[in-house]
Amino acid sequence: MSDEATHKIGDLARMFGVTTRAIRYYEELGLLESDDRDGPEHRRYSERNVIRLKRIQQLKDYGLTLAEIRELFELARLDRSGAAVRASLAQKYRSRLEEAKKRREALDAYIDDLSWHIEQLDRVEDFFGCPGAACAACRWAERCDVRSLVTRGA
Amino acid sequence: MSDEATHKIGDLARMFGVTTRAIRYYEELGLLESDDRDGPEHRRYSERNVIRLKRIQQLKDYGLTLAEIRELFELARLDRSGAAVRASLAQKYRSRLEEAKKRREALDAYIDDLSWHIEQLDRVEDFFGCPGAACAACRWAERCDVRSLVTRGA
DNA sequence: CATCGAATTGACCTTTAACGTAAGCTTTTA
DNA sequence: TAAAAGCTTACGTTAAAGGTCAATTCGATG
Repeated sequence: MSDEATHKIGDLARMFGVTTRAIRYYEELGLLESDDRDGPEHRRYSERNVIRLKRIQQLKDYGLTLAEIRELFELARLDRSGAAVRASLAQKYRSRLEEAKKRREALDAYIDDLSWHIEQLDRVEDFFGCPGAACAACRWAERCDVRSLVTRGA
Repeated sequence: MSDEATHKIGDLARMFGVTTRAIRYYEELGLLESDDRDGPEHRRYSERNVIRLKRIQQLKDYGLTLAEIRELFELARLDRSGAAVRASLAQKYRSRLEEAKKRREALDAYIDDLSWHIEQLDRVEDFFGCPGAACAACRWAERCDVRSLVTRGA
């Protein structure tokens, strides 16, 4: 399978709808390589690197930051190295996993809250006056644990 | 229940372990009120506002940005207003909900990937050589849909 | 009532992310 | 042999959540 460095930076840019600046930036971050150049020659990209750029885009859509993507690539690069390296990587990634899970919990709670708020907003008849237990304002206060935030009926 | 404006800004700062600058910043953003002042008098806070600051901290821990918190408060403030307002708010919040759900999906995918990576890292015996179908590197490539990212066996 | 710590406003500073943009020069290619 | 495309260098941008002066004023206490 031939994999010559045939594409120019502008080609990649057009392929993926990004700017050349972005591509150079990825290189700057160590995310994407162009083939070896001596001086300030024009960059050339092999199919392999085209695919890599595609992968970057994928991961970006996916919600990862460029830093995270770089770490994943690094992980891949060290994939077959010694056990010590892998252990420390695993450790590092476990803590990242914890963080991510925490973020997900917070996000879930947020989604839950938003849903509740929307539900209340949709339920028109609940909103005027303060019919006791069914009063949205009161339930709101209860939910938010901030009784003084909401003015009670009248 | 008495709710006089008795606390000074430094008191709140100490109570919650934040700086006075932060508290003023919250006021600047419309998150927190101090009681009406004429000129540049010292700010005074009633119990109500202490609770409000507590709520802000809660929501921050919770993962929300100050802007999001402000919006939630605004929502609470408009709670009992007319149907038109509520409808438009509901609309707005529905789109926020969509966004949040998307973010959650991305986060889930990320968590899934990370878990997988960690699992592979832990499975020491998979990592040397390329024993065909069980080769972590190859499966990695498959999973990542980037065959050229990982060097095949030998 | 004098004083000194606490508070006030205003203005600019900081950090990170992911590039944008400009300038001036060099490679490639038609 | 030019135009088109690319190169490097380097400063600009936007948003979040305050930090950090600086110069001044409040206000509680001896």
